[in-house]
Amino acid sequence: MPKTKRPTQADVACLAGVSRATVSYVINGLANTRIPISEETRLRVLEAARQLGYVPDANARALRLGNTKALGLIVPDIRNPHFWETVEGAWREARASGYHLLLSSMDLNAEYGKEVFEDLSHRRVDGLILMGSFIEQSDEAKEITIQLRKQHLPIVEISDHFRENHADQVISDYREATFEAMELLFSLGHRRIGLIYGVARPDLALDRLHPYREALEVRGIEVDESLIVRCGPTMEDGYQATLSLMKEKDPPTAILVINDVLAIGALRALADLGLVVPQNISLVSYDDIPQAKYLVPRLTTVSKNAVLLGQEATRLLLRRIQDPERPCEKVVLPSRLVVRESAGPAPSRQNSF
Amino acid sequence: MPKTKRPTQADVACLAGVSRATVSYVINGLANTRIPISEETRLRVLEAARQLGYVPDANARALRLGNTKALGLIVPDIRNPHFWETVEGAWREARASGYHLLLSSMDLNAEYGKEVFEDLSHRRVDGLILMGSFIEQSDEAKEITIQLRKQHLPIVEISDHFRENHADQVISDYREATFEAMELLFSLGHRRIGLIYGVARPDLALDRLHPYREALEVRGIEVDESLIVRCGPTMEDGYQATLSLMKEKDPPTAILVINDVLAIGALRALADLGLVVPQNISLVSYDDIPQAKYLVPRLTTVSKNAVLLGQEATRLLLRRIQDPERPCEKVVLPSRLVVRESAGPAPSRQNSF
DNA sequence: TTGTAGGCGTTATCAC
DNA sequence: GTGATAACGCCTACAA
Repeated sequence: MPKTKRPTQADVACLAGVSRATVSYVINGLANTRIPISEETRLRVLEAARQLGYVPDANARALRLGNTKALGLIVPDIRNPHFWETVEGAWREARASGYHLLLSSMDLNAEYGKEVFEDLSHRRVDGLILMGSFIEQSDEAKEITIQLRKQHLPIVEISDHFRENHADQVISDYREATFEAMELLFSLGHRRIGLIYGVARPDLALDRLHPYREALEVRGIEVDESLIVRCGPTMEDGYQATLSLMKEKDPPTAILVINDVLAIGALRALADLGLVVPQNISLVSYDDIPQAKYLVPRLTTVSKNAVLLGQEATRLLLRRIQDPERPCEKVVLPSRLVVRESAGPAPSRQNSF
Repeated sequence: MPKTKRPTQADVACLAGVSRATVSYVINGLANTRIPISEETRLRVLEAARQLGYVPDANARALRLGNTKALGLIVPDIRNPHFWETVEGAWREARASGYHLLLSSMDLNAEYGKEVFEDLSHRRVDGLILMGSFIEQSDEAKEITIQLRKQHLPIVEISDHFRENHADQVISDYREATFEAMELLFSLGHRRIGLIYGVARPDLALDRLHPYREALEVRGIEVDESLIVRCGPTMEDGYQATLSLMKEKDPPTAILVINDVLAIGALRALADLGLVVPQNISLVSYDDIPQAKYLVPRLTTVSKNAVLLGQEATRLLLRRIQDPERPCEKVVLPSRLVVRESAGPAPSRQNSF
């Protein structure tokens, strides 16, 4: 309750000595198109608006128009640089179409995730982009999804697997590239390959876990469960996981790390252990975050085109908003292995199978 | 224009066989407090709402109530991890008071900065937190600030220097800590100290540039302008700047890097040059981003309490919203040097002054 | 070329 | 206990 209330269209109309409608026309720039307004009046209105510091109320406009020209984007973890790129892609695409982007992160405060999500769905946005982990089969996620369907809020999912539902999806998984990564390690002589599987909830990143197992099996290498370390999604988790992995009786000669953030922790742990990468041990991770190529050593990592992911999702969402009845669409984007420095020849064959 | 329009309070009222007002009471939980509603009616309304998938329209509510229960936060560069911590602090504090946070970044698309900012000011939010670079004396920033004053939109600035204006401010600068950092380097025997000054616009980070010069002068060391490299704010900029700095005829034995993101680039450049940190060259940077202590070597860096910064700003903002007439407040938060591994003794005195 | 009036979905005030 | 009714600020036929 500011002392002086903010000016409304009516105030401007009053000051300019015209009707409220005229102000609306002028503000919305309908001046010389459908509605003819004399230049003199137009200027007078503009001047009055300027003088009063009038600025249209987006809420009232949204209420009247039935749309907010804003898109919501829910990111699993804003602290993972990987996601910014998707945000950036979405941002660009949204802006190009005159939409704003409302950014929310689940992980910032996991317990609030649902709440944030519901708020966004209260028509604060015209559509929603959901990334990854939120939409997994969690306890409440399903319920919310059903709610949303009822509300006819356009939704696009960015996911790592096809889901048999009626939402548009942009799908990009690490499956094929994981086989590539494993092939690379095999070809470098590695046989004992660890996996640091650091995820926020179980059953995430299955596009990395499964191919890891399969690749080993195809090579006739038995999966050693002690080589798979499950942990949380932070750098510290990656650090601790690596420490514990290397303390094993028969440690791996290479580690697959579920993402680059964890790999940063892993690199630090290896250094603390006096191990040199890739001479003593190899590392392959995922996401190709911007700093991956500045680390020492530069990370060999699997890359999605994260920016494009955001762009595609936004395009899909915009199309759906425009035509809610169009058939649901699934867009698949590739990933690829980026070979840099962190993976090298296995140090010796003593440990190999 | 979805095929089926989303249900409104009126629909619920109709289905439940009550009036619209009653629905509002039930939804807002005023049931057994001020307004008595029979339990039977309450349940019937709730059931009808559930059945229809009714969800209140935030815009209409905002229009009626005159507030959105949302706070805007404009961050200079969402890709700098330093800022997430402030975001997190703000988030926590906002949520605790039942507010949402709308996050925007300037740098994502610098040219849209003003636009984003204006959208937020259209009463999509009840208040705004502005961080650093946006509010600097740029061409348009002043104009916008004046606009805002007129609109009575509560604003809090997070800045590195006191500004003689009527906005609440949370101020935290690196000035004192820079003297500390320079003292550390001096005590380690460094005399030729470079500065990588990578900022998005000129006249930013003066709280680091000025004390750098002053500390040198106090020690009777002439400032060598060739040791100050100005560059942009990205990792690549830090990389290139370091390369060019070390190619000087008489390169420094220590480098002060304007922030940790640039320091990551610097570390990489030094490695490419075959230099070992801190044996051959020392590095001190700023911000203490989460990965600073996982890098190899761990970064000696100057730290603000970034989370607290966000919390304080939000508290200030919330207080201002509650009481727009209260006197404007300036909160000062300290910074401090965090000594880790990247700074060590000067390699030799040959280069010293 | 400009003005009038109705309604978007909500909440609050007041009768019943 | 519950139901009309009047705003909130805006947009847009339609009338003048």
